[in-house]
Amino acid sequence: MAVTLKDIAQRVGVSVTTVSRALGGYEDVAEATREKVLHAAEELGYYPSATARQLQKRRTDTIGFVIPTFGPRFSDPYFSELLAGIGNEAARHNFDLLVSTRSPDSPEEEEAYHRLVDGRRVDGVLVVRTRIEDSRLAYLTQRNFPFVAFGRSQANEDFPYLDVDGQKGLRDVVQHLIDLGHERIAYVSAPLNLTFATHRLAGYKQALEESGLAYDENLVVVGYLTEEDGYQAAHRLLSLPNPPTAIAVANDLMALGVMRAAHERGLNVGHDVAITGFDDIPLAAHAHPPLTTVCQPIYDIGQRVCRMLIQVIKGEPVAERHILLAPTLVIRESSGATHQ
Amino acid sequence: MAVTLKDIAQRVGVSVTTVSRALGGYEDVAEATREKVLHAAEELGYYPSATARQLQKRRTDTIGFVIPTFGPRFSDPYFSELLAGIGNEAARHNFDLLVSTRSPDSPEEEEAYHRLVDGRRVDGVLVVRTRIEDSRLAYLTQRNFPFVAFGRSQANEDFPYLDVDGQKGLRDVVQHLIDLGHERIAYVSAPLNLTFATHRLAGYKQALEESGLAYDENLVVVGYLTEEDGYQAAHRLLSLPNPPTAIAVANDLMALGVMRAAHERGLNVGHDVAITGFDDIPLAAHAHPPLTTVCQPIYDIGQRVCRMLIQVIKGEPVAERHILLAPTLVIRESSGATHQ
DNA sequence: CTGTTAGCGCGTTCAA
DNA sequence: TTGAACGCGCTAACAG
Repeated sequence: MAVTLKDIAQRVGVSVTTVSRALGGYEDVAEATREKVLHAAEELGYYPSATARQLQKRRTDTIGFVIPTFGPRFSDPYFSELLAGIGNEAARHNFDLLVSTRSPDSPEEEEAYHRLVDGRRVDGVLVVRTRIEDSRLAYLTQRNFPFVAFGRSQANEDFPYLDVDGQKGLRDVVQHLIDLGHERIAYVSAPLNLTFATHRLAGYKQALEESGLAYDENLVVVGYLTEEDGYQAAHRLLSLPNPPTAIAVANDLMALGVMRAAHERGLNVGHDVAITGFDDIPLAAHAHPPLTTVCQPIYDIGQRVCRMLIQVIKGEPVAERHILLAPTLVIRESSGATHQ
Repeated sequence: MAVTLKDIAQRVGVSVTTVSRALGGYEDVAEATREKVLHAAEELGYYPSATARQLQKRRTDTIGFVIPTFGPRFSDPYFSELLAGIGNEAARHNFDLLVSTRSPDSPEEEEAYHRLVDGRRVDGVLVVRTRIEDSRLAYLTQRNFPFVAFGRSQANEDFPYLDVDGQKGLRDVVQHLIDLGHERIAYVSAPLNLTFATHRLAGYKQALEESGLAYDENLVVVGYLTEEDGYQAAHRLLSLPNPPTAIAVANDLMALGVMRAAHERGLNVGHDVAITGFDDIPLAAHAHPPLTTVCQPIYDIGQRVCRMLIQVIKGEPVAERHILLAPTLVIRESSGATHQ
């Protein structure tokens, strides 16, 4: 059995309350008793019960994080890094992290939120990969439960969020391709129910328009963010009668798949075809050839979002409720810049 | 404020106890009252407090998982997939998952375990990437706290674990290289304080010995499992006066780095130099060229380890306390098999 | 300075 | 069939 305040109280011969106070560092305790209590606690190996504290304080000091994944298996390096950022920041503030992985928009996902929120297992939740119609956001708002989102929603509702300006990111990278002389630029998009996907697509269109290039819907393909989907999208695009000379991709993982398809067709990436990604996951720099991409500092984002949430939970004023980060273009070889 | 049993009791005009029983599905409740209670609960949107239950039941229905990472940032696809396996299995059994990321063998890691175990935040923990001298194992054993390890320890102590036979895995893959005609086979090892690293190194040596090849310590380099470390290790090996014609690597992530270094030196992987990995992460099949590796089904392992832990927690008999899975060789192009 | 009382929300006696 | 009393472990308010 675990040792409790009661055990110490009996051992020392004082009340439980006194023990609690002595251990809690309150001033109104005789130095002598305090010493005895501390000593006994040490000796018995006392460690307070988190559960009991949670019940009494009506807080859990825990953050909930439901990772949206397509299919049960996933191994998007993106989420590992986000998780690390969130987790480390939470730890810095003495918060724990309760994690689940669920398919987006599934009954299981909904249940997971109920479990966390209604069950009062956590003090706040982090929502990532926001959707155009996002039941999670609606639910949390209606429940008036503390949360912070990484990503915006359709209507610019008033919940705290941090997002990366995907439109600018894609505009920049497509402009880069245009600068390199490309005129047939394809785009592998993410599913358009994801808000970030619509922003990035808008950036793609914007760049074309700014340069007076026509938008050709045959050059836009949607994939579910996996390497495999990128691979298949690329094969479709490269089989067109008039194939693109450049392919911008909505995320790095799919871009790796696009590169693989290009290789398979005997194309020299960066030469015969330009390819770009989005995210700048660690592997991007290590791809073959290194991937030109748009950098969003995922680890830092995890930290910042977590910090914002803790502020919300504690009722502290949040410096900025709506943060829009400007991503940066990272030019490597896959776009062929070095060959120009 | 959240609605509690008390609220329902007042609404219906019965005692809290009766409400508790009605909701708990006990038989000794008048059908009429049950209906009224259920109705009120529905109407008020009652959801039991997890914390209160935990305190009363003296269980948390939560599993702890401290991910060991080198440096705060990490994005090993390996852990994403392991996490997914663990998390989904936990959810199936109505368990939550409390996750932290800590540097192995650091004070922070130790503190994380204290927090989980001594603070009784979880009912059991999962230990992964076991070490030769593993303070976590010692601590948990001494505390007599439920845990299951993915990996063995030095002395075959009697805690429940699941492991993959890394010695066999490396023996097989090196044998494969030997079969292809290689005689100078280098090895990029993991840090040797990790038990799996010693097993794999043993497999490497075993294969050499079985074929009468000499073990050359200059051909063995240690890396910390990252892509970057693989990259550097490869450059060192390929700069040797008499460089290896094949490089076996302790994990896929480093193998990707090794491949990158080889490319950088203008070597045709699978032709000029053979390279193999270990893990079979999803990216392995999608590397360029596809990576010959040793497959350990990480997602399934996560599931199984989690299932074992839940059995231990529930005091159910664990079918097999010590599981050793045989990994399988996956031959792709990076080893050059297709060119032979 | 210290103990008593009270309560966080729930489940489990034991009587009635 | 129902309720009162009690305890899980801890902290807070109030006396003394």
